Amino acid sequence: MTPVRITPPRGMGGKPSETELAQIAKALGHPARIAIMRLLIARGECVCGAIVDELPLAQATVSQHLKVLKDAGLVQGEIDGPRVCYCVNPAAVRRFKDLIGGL
Amino acid sequence: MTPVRITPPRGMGGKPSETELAQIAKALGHPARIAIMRLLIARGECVCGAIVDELPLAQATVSQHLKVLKDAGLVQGEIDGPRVCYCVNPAAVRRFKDLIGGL
DNA sequence: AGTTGTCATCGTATATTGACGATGAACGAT
DNA sequence: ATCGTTCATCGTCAATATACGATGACAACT
Repeated sequence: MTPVRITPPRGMGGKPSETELAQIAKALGHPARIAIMRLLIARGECVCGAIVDELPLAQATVSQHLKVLKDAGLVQGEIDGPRVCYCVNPAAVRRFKDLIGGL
Repeated sequence: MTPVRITPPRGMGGKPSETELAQIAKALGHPARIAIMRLLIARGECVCGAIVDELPLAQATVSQHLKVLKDAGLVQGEIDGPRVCYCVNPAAVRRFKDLIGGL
């Protein structure tokens, strides 16, 4: 998967907040990723395997979705022995809400 | 362009609010569409041509983006003689904020 | 009827996503 | 050192998205 495009179409450098908002929205623009966010929020934190168990998706696919969320700054992953523990980044979520509020 | 996929991946029927949120987020997941939303909000309403004038995109492309936003329920278009006047649908924006709030 | 202006749609080329199996890397336990 | 577990990454395929020119539809005006 590609980390969600950074650059706007052409000369559309437009306000950076436009790109920023679009980028976060894009990261959330998939049901699986919403489900992951919900899971993480409900449980506070979550080992990757636990997420895989909850979703009807292959491990590789979940890993890709997690990468998209991570690249957007929405979640953080911390290595915990052989596993990786994920949690949401509250600051990013707040930032998103602020940007949306400014709509 | 395709009107933003409706159905989740596989058995991921998951909560409909997941799909709904993902769908709106996806519609907003492009800088041009954020720019359009901002324009519409700033001006209250906007004839299509005015939007085209503001963006570095071809008329056909803007029309496509408007269709995506319309399909997501975020904007409404009203025919006004030979033109089409667009405006945001406040209810949809509020709904989006609510769904995000429930994150 | 013909012309003009405005917008949607079609057709199409390229790029990006989404999904998966297979493989690799890192760790803990044997 | 070898093995099993856990997760990321690679390679790949089908599906979707993005962008544009060209064309069509429709209203207003002559």
